[in-house]
Amino acid sequence: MYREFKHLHLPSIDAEILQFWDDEQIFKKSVDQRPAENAFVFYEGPPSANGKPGIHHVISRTVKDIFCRYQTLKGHRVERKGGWDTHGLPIELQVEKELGITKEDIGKKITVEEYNQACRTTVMRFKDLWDDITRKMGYWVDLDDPYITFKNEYIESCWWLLKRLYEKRTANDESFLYKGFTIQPYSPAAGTGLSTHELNMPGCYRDVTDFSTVAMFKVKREDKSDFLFDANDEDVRILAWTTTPWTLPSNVALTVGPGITYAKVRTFSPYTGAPVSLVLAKDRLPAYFPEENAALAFEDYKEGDKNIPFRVEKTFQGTDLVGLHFEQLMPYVSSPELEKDGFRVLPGDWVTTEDGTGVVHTAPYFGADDMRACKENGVPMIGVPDDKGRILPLVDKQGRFVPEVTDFAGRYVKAEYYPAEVQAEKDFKPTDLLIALKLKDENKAFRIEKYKHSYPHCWRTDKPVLYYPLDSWFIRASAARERMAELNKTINWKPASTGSGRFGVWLENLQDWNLSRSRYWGVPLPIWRTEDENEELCIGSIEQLSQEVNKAVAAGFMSENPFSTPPPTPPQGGRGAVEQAAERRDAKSAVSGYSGRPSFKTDPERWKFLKDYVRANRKNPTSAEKDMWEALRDKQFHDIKFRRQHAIEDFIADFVSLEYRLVVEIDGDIHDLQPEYDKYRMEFLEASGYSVIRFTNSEVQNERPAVLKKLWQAIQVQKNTLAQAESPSTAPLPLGEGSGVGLKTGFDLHRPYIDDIILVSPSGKPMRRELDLIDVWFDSGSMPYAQWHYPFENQEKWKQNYPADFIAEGVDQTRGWFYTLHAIAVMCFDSVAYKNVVSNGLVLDKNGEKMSKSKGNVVNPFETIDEYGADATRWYMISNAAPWDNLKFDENGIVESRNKFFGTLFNTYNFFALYANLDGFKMDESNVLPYNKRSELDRWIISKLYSLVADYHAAMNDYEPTKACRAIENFVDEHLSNWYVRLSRRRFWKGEMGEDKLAAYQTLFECLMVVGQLSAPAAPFFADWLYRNLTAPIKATAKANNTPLQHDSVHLTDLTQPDPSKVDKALEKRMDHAQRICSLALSIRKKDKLRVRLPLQKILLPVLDGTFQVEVEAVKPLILAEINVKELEYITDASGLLKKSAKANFKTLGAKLGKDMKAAAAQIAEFNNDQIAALEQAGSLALSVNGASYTITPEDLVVSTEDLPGWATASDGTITVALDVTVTPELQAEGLARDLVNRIQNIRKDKDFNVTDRVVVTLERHPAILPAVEQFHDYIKGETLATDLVLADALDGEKVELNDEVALSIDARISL
RNA sequence: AGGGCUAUAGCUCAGUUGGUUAGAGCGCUACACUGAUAAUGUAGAGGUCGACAGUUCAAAUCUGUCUAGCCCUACCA
Repeated sequence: MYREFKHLHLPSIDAEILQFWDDEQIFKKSVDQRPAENAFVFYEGPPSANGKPGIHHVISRTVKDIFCRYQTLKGHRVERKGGWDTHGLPIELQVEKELGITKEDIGKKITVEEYNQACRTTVMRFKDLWDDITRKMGYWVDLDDPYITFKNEYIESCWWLLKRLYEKRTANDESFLYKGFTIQPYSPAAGTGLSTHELNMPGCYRDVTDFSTVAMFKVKREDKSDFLFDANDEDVRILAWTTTPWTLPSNVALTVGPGITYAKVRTFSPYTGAPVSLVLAKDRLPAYFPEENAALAFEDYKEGDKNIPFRVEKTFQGTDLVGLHFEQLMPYVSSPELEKDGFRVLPGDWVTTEDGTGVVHTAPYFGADDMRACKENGVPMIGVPDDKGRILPLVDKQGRFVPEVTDFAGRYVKAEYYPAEVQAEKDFKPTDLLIALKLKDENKAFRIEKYKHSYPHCWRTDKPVLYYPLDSWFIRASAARERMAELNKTINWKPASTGSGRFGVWLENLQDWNLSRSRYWGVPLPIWRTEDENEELCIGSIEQLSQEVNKAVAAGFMSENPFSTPPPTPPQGGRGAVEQAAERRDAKSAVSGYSGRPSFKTDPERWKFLKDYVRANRKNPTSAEKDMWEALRDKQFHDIKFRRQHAIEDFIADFVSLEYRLVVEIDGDIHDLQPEYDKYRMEFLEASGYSVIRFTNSEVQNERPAVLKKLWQAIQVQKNTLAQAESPSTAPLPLGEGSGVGLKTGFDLHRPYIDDIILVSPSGKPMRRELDLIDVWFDSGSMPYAQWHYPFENQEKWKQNYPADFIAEGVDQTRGWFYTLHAIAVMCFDSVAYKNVVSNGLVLDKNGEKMSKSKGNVVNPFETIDEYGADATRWYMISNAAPWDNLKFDENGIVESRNKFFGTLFNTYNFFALYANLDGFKMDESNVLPYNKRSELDRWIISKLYSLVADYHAAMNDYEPTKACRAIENFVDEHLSNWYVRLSRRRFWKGEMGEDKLAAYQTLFECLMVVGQLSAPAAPFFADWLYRNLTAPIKATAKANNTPLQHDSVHLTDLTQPDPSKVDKALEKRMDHAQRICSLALSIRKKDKLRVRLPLQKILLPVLDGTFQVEVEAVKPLILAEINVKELEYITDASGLLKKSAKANFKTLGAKLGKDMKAAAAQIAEFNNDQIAALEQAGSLALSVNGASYTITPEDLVVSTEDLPGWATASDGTITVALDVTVTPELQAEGLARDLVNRIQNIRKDKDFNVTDRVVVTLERHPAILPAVEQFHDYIKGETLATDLVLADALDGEKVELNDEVALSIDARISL
């Protein structure tokens, strides 16, 4: 039997199928059954588990899942190794927030290792939520063995890659990994550089008002500049604007736009009244020189006048200015090199004339563009040399001028860096203003005014940032720019514009990758250097590091080599817990290389830290912990008081009953993370009289009663143990040792431990690690290698899985993961990292607004999936808009998907199951009726089905899931349900099982089966449910015979391949005619209020060409049945009834006629039957338009017929339908008979008779129905399964209205 | 500021290399059907295709400028 269902409830299907997948390991089987040689490689972009999963994660993971499942169905082995991104600033920030500390407190209030531990814990905070959403949404990814970026193995692979870059040389013999400095946002108050991420935090960009200054730079007279001088004593100056006057002492150049037109203006200096000639961009003149002042007489000008006369003397190009020298504006510091190559005019493409003067004041240490311009043009840096000969900027790291800037020495460059009370002083003046005033006094300022602009601030100190030169390690990505762009062109981007635009344009302007981060929680840069920086070493593996440490031990810089110390051994029995612990502590200290720390007491600081930590933890329970707490809180569990997140000396228990000394642990973290530590901790607790009971997340969430039962048993055991003990254990717990939050045994490659490693240089000097961490994006870009711990392990595996065939992430990853994958692959392996990439758009709310917690418009994915089911949610997301378009998420859309697609498919299946069960039909794979023995309708839907299969494959191969889903949707709704099933209904319920009926079942079965397969990638639950229902009755047979339907799950089957032999386009065209003709006929009936049950005599079809008639003839029975008409008659030209009209075919004629098109179209519209016939017969016709003569052919016309006079007609395009609407008494009677059948059927249904029940029908003897009953007696009986049909004068039946005039009583009862 | 995406019916979206009257679904209104029935069908109303200019016989489609929304990048002085 096929299962039948009352209603569609997708969440129940989800649950049923999830259970089945789990029980039968379907995901694993779907991967394992495919050959490894036939791999389709997918890379999972790792999510960070320190944030909760949102609805936007559901869409990106749906996209990934769809293509992985599709390729699996096509026979590929698609392994999907999951992963976790664990490093990075957001995690540091969250830890700091939870602990209530700032970066300054690291190393003071808490140790760096405590901080490190807290990061480890925090990073997996929501892992169980992620696991849960992964499962519930049906995303198949292997989470049993994920890659985790904080693991030593992962870090080691990153190091290996870094070393490869370190050793790789450019054509100029430069290393791909180098130390340099760039201009970066820097917060003097916090003493640290800031990332763009930090600058983009809300509230960081703020409008501030600064003193802007237009300074006058005096041009030196020399050959090149001679053209500027019209008089010998002329004072020619170039104007340059700045919003940061404090950078003016550091000015070394001016930059002009080569293509910009500049002007020399003769005027007077506004502050001193001295005559002067000024150079600035011509476009900027109006900003400084009001038009009306051009007319003022120079002789009349007096110093102090507001309106200053001016004359534009000459104009010239920026290129004319390039190379000119000027006098240093504020000559505090200079050098011979500067005198030679500095203080001159440079060209710069980026110069605009939108504001300022069209000349950019250039101070290389305080502007990235400035630095670039100076480097490109060989302008030396300005500053004070330190003892190593490096040139330091004129502003120190605290943000103050150095002593050499005598007038302003020691002054903070920004007013905000002074304490508030200093700023509040009456005569306080910002340094910017002081500088401006000095320039004014010296006749070097042209204009000083306040200027409001948006400027970034440090999120921690709230003070403005400086752009400041900082040391950093870089990857020389610019050297691989061309190769990256070239290889990028081989990648299939969806959408293409992201690859060529957003990504491609960016690659073309690629800068070196700044790898350095001054942080704690990340992959340490594996470079050690001597203090004099003359010797350095890049480490590429732990083994290499260990060898280097051995040398360092020999040289006496290290006491021992932590990498060669065996891991601590478990304690032997027989000694006290405290002793054991102490011993382990020693071992561990030695291992981790931080010996000598006095941490044998729980000091107050540490205790406070733990308390704060658990307090924070309580606010962020995992959902399993939350569930557990719901069961235990408030003494509701057998009146036992439980505490959660309770610190027991140095350890934190998830839940504890102090009364019964029972600790309850829930494994919320990655299980294998710290097995040694867990063991150690358990022993500790047990030694002090505690018992520990552990549960997993899924136990707590899915098997609560069993969990509580076990817990109760444990309590009983503890009760007895405690009662038997002479006295409850009061032994003091061993005191803490600084690892309560958890530490993996073995050496941890993170800071601070790694920083304790000191190596020895070839010349015997100590080398210390460069303190930087690397950009976390390097972590994620390394995943193709690091996930397999390549090249230290899995070399073969890696080879098979590189590069990826397919990846998908949000479009925001373009310059993130997409880039780092690409960059590392190109630079290290001269390869792409992925061949196809889908970058999906954002998920917005239904009003198109970005979802954010503050707006309260975030959608909870768990609730959505619980309510509508995963499939409806997935289907909606994919079918509604292309993945790369932004999705306006609206729950109504999910409802629509559910009703329209799943509802229709469900109904179709249910229909099939209902009748198949009645007829005892079971699909028999060995006995399938050949298509040529099936009806036109059957062959048509099969043809449509295989057209769908072809379209589907094309779309999926092209990474167009939306097109694929819409094609399926259209097939199911439009063709399968609304045409095939509707027209075939009668075949299923009428008569005995014969060939036609069998054909109907087999056809419908095949359609459902294939549709299930095609939908499986996008709707994995429903598709499997459908497949399993369809195949359950024959599963055993199929397995025995080894036939295609033997598989337990649709996800294990082989996808139906396109098969052109099953597609019959001519048949599809015929059926299209039928559908359109029916639609037209029904619309006539509707217009003339002729019910479909009322048969009509005749339908007329004008025939415009011979093939049309042949085509329609083939589907004639379907048409007649559908519209309830008795005959179909064709009208040809010969009938004389046809009135044709013609329209121009614009497409063909337009090319020929060009601008005469319009006139010709008018002429053609006037054609009559004869003209059209003449053209059709002759095959061509001369047409004269506007004096020109053209030859037109029949293809140039679109011929249609006009209404037939005296007939009810309707037309659609070239098809016209006329209906004979004469209702004869016979037709009337037949119509009534059908009405009667209908009413009787309704009664059967009302009375809940079985579909197969035989009945006796009694009709009231109403005069109106007599002819119908008389003539259609047998018909009525047959249709209603009546054994008897009798008339009675009076009866106790159902009162039924037959039509407006006729009402009568009808009785139907089951015949005995 | 630069780069990119988007803009078509009340809503969500199609619209192939420019070509006749710009389509679909939902929603709304009316009607029909009734052995799929909390299903289905038919019809109607609803559009200056974001704005302006250009190319063309012909533009939702190609080009340019602009506007709005969003994303990424960014101290332009």
